[in-house]
This record gives sequence, C-alpha cells and structure tokens, in this order.
Amino acid sequence: MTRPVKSKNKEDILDLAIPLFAQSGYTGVSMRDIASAVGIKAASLYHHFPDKQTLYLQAMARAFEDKAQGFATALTVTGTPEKRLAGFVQIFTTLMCKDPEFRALLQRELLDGDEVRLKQIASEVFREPFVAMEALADELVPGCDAHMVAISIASLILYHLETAPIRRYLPGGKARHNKPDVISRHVTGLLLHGLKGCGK
Amino acid sequence: MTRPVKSKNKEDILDLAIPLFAQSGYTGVSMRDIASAVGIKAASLYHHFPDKQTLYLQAMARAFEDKAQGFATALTVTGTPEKRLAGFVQIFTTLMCKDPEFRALLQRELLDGDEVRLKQIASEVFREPFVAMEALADELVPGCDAHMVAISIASLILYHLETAPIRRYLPGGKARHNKPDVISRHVTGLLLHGLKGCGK
DNA sequence: TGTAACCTAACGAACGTTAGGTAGTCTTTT
DNA sequence: AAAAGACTACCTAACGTTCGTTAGGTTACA
Repeated sequence: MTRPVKSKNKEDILDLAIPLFAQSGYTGVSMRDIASAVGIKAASLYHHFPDKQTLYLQAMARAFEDKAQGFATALTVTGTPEKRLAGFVQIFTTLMCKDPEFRALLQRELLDGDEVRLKQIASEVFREPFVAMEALADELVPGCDAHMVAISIASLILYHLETAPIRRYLPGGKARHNKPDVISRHVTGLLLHGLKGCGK
Repeated sequence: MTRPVKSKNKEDILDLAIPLFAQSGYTGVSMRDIASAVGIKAASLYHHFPDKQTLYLQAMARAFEDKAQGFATALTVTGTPEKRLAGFVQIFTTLMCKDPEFRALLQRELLDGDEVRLKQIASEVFREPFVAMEALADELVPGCDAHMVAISIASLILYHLETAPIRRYLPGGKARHNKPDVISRHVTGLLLHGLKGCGK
C-alpha cells in the first residue's frame, strides 16, 4: 500500500484538531475524528500523543500561545489615555472578530475548564494584557476598581460576538452588529461617555 | 420486590436532569446518569420520554419557561429613565447571580444550540424583556442603536459572572466582584456616566 | 540495521435504546 | 363485594454502536 507523501508531525495534528475541539468540544470530538481530519488512522495518533487528554491540552496550549503576543500589539498605541483606549478597543475587537475558534475555546474553558487549566490560561495568555488594561483604567479614572473596569471592557466586546447566534432572532439585530468597526465604535463611546456616547 | 413509595412523573425527572445538563452538557450526561439521579433505571426513562434528545429539549424548555416572567418583574420599576435603568440592572443582576444553572444552560446553547432552539429561546424567553430594554435605551438616548445598547447592558452583567472562574487568577480579582450589588453598582455607573462613573 | 510513522485488528467499557417481564393500582364486570 | 381485566411504572437483560486504547506487524528512509 502507498504511504502518504509527507509525514505528519505533532504541530500539523494539533492545528487540525484545534478547529474540531473549538466546534464540538472535548467529548464531541473522537480520536477517530481527529485522525480522519489528519488523514491517518486513530491508532497512529498514539505514536505522537500518549492519550486524548494530552492531545487536547497541547492543542489548547497551541491555540492560546500566540494570542498573548497578539494582545500585546493592541496595547502599543500611544497618545492620550482616551486615544489609547480607543486604539486598544479597536485592535482587540478586530482580533477577536477574526478568531471565532479562539473565542469558542475560551468559552468552553470558562464552562468546563478545571482550575489548573484556567490558572494556566490566566497567567500565560491574559495576565500581561490584563495588567496593561488595568493600568490604562487607572489612568483614565484614578482610584477606580481597575479589575472590574478591565473585565467590563472585555465584556462589551466579547459578548457582542458571543451572542451573535441568538441576536439574529432578537428585535433590531442587523448584520452590521457583527462588524468590528461598528462594535468598537459603540464600545468606545459607551466607555468614554456612558450611554450618552451611544447616540447618533 | 418493594417499589418506590411514590412514582416519578415527567416534571420530577426534568427537574433532576436540568442541573446535570447545566454542569456537563448534553453529551456529558448519560441516560444512566439521569436515571440514577432520579432513583430509577435508565430503561425506565423511556417510559416517560421517547429518546434522550426529547428529554433534553423538554428539560431546556422547563429551565427557561419561568425566566421570561422573572425578567418581566425586573422591568416594573417606575420613575425617571435613569432610576428605571438602575432598578432593572439591580434586579437582573440579582436574578442572574442566583441562577448559575440558567447561565450555564444559556452559555451552552450559545455554543452548541441549533437554529431552531435558539430561535425558540429568543422568542419565548428574551424577546419581551429585550424589547422593553430597547425602549428604555431609546428613552435614555433618543435615536441610539437600541439593539446594541440592550446587548451591552446584558454583556456587562453576564460577563462578570461568566468569567468568575478565571477572574480568580487575574490580578485584582476579589470575592466581592461576584456580589450582585457590587456588580450592579459598577454597571449602572458605567452605563450612566462612562468610565467616569466607575470612580470611588 | 534501526528507527520513525504508519497500518490492521481487536480489546473492554460506556453509550442509547429495545424487548419482554412483573408488581402494584385503577376500572369494569359479575 | 369480589373477581377479572387493563394500565402504569418500573424492572432485568441484552442488543448494536462507538469510544479510548493496546498489541503487533509493515513500510520508507537514515
């Protein structure tokens, strides 16, 4: 029997597994599913990974590892605190819009992730940009609860995207509500001026 | 052999299945799990439901059915638009804090729900309170995009709760950040005055 | 000649589901 | 009032499928 032209390595397998896990979750994806996406048999996966759990953890690590650095660029904006906030919101929104896989994985981890994994994601992916957001919050409103403000900023952006599937069926929902520039403009206005900032 | 003192009816079974589905999701809960929670055998479930899918759908319907009415009370507040917003945020936050099961089921539906189910939830659970929120938004800021504003209000409340598991590991996270009055005060301030409303 | 990357085949466990039986309870008939 | 019948709510046992995983063999390349 002829063999594949090129052997697969771990990274290839993980990259093919990530979208599967994002769409169907850990229990919703079988080793046979992953194998068939890669183009090999399920048993062959055990040549690269000792078990499914390890494969999943490595896939998560890979899916998240480059994000920290992507977030860092969202915080390189300079200027007044207001300008920097607007810049961060815009870049972060665009980043999240382009990566539904990352959003789905994050959502699934928030639902089902154990303490160890959440702790790891918190420290390796979110800690650094989160600290920068808190610093920005404290600059804008000295003495505020920077933690809550940082979460609120992320909330506004991510929940608009998270609720997209159901917003289609809620009154007033339009396709433009999923566009990054529409979301980031709305969020920036709300943050800087409250609901007054959401006027026409 | 002795029989149980009291027979189970559909409603009893659904009420015991709901927390299981909330915690582990559709595929994470087996018919045997549900049966053992009820105190019967898996095969006996088929006396009440034709299959697992139907049991799940009826459990979801039951978990969601009383919520629409709970939301309605959150909108009975009277007074100035600002006062009504503050009242709504406070009641809605308290409601959501008390019901982690509902939040988990909603999150799972946003991730894995098919169009039919999302459409049903949208129209039967969220439509009515959502319209009222949009009306309130339009009163506060005439001519604004009421859909986006309504989503933003819900975002701020729900995402603080949704991210609770990971916020424990992010800098500045305190236990009080999960308390309904702390969240609602923060959200109200942010909505009415922007980040300036988040000061001490 | 060894080793890396695959394969086929199969294991035991867990899954949703079905078939067929049984013990109580309610309804009807005598 | 008692017997006969029907029905409800459960049971045990098992079916076929899918799952994660293992054992052991085969091929290509260094």
